Amino acid sequence: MSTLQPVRGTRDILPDEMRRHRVVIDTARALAEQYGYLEMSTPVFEFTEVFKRSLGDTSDVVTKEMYTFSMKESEELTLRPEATAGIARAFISGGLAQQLPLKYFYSGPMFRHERPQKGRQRQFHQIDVELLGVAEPLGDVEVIAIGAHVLDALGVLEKTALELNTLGDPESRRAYRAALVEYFQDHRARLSADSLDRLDRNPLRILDSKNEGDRRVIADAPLFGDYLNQESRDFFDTVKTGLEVLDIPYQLNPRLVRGLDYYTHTAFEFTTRELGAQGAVLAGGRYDGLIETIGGPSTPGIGWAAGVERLSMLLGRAPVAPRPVVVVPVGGGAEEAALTLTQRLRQAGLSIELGFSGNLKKRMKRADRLNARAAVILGEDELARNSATVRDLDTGEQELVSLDVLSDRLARFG
RNA sequence: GUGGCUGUAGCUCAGUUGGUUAGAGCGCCUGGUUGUGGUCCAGGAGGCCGUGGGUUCAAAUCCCAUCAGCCACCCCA
Repeated sequence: MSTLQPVRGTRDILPDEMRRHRVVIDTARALAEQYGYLEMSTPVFEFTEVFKRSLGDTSDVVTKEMYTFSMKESEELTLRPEATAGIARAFISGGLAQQLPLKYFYSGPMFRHERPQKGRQRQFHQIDVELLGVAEPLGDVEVIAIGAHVLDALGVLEKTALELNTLGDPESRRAYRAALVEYFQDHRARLSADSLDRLDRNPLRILDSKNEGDRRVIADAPLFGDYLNQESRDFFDTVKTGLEVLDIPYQLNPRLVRGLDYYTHTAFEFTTRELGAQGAVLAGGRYDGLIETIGGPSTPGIGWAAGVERLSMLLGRAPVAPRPVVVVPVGGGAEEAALTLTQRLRQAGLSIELGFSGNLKKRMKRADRLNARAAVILGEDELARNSATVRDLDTGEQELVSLDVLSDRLARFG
């Protein structure tokens, strides 16, 4: 191991892995566009305030996981830990409220200073879908449907389960939160240290604790369902019905919660058991209060984010590199002819490799290692006849082909 | 951030109670072919045993620290 290591929690993505990433991103982008979600991009860093206000001052991400730096005393900046905040900010900065609804697709690197594990790096990549300006539950259904469609297209849907919950509207939520806090206050003595901490910062999260003692207390805690008003119930019913109509199976998980106040109604997560503790693969929900919270006009929104690394780990077989055709000159006299031929074939749209050195045997060997589909051998004999020998590297068959029809002949190899 | 496991060639791993020149498979290079790859055969290169310190006559092996990966918690995609 060299001492010249990449920074902890970061890694280089070499071509084999990059192809996996690309399959994930390209598949998601293409499907999102099919649903009308257009790709956009925001800066990798923002004023720290953007994340503080959108993620909440007390969230773990903000309190201990952000890469924050300052260039001048007036500029405190942060590498984005997630995408939604930047998109919401762009929505406000650009005065985009006039054009609702807006549908966006996004992909790019995110940064969180967490303790690294498999499927959890400090620089990681997400794909992201956001729907702004739609308050109706059909929006939730569409957004979840895209998620399911992407997972299906990637062949990983059957490795996941969709968990679904509702957080109700602000009124329901406030009532439930108050009841929960009151209940847990009465049972402080039986709660774990972690949960006591959550009680102040993010009481709903206690519901998701894995601690055994906590679980016993939680068993008798008030249920969200009892605090949902009629409107919230109707909203959730419509979402569920929509999913059923689309044959998207889900399981209700009352412990699936989001801590911050601007989250409303639908919360969902596609989870897997194949990635250990990093089970969440694609997750999102409705955030009707977010844009107002960070200073924009009250605008409903819903979206999800998915981890590219996690999805690429679930991908069954790795996509193979494209198979080129290799041009092989024989002897120094053929070098120039090979060079011009290579360029001509490339301009005709073919994937061509031209080795930079070596004799015939070496070049053939290299062609094999490139998983080349065919070799175009160009020597004195061939040149004398204005032709090239085309060798099919899968079958070993070869034939003499006139240079005039060479690109057509090679096109057969796809 | 807390607790734990691990760290030997490019990769996957052996390495006996601390004891001479640290091994294997795969991969890589060369040759067996002067114009033909994959298979086969022969040969070869490549390791400050993660890093730094300590114990010892002697450390890949024991101890400490540090860095990194992994597992669980936390949190989350």
